[in-house]
Amino acid sequence: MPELPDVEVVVKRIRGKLLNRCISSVTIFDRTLTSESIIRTVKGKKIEGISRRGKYILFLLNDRNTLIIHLRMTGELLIKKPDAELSKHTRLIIFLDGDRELRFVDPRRLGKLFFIENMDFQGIPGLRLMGPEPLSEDFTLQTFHTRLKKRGGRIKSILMDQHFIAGIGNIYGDEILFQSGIRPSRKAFDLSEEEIGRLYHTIRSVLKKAIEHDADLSEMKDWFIHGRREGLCIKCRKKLERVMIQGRYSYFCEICQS
DNA sequence: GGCTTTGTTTTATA
DNA sequence: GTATAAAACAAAGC
Repeated sequence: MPELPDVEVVVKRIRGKLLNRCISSVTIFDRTLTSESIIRTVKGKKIEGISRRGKYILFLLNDRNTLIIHLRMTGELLIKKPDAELSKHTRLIIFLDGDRELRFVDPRRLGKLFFIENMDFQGIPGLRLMGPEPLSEDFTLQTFHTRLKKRGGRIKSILMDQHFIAGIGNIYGDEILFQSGIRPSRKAFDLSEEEIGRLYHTIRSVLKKAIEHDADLSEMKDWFIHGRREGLCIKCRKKLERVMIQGRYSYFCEICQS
């Protein structure tokens, strides 16, 4: 579930609590996550920066090495006191100085942990070819337009393509297309100038607004995504349509999206 | 056992 | 190498 806004909110929430803290030790509950040698390397290092790239969370350490976490579907990062109750789905605990610990909880165990040396982000396939950050300044209407015109696939597919644009998944993809009035199955090269402009601005406004609301669905009741499962369109009350794109379901309104 | 959920990777095809 | 779609993968709930 965590897409760009959700991950951004996680990063903002934990940043102040982790910055400039030292890792005193690490306990692994899930051996598939990482290795003993990485744990040894990380031990004693200071967390000097926490940032986000797409849906990846990056912990920059003081030796220029970086720990990277991807939450995938059910991953969560929690900061707890050592005596706090331990969830049975806890996969990893990073103990910090100052009586706090960072817990990686992930019921379905789909989350990933990476470790890279000397800022070598090229080593991770998902990061190497990742597209522009939609909320950054170098994501301009001009470049968006040019790159979109080269693509022949369905627009929903392209929005979810991390190589084209970073951080959008199924839920925000649907929301962006709904608020843009564009159907998910539309071919990219068929979009008009006006539609591309609308789409560009909606990508930014939807993601920005979601972050402002802490990506909390209960805070966004006026949004389409909230009741979209086989539900009714919030604008025209017609039953929503469902179509399979890229192996997952897209929901849209026949009336409000063309 | 199949269907569903997710993001990413892999494979096949053009 | 690029673009695309489909399938596979991870794990778990129903």
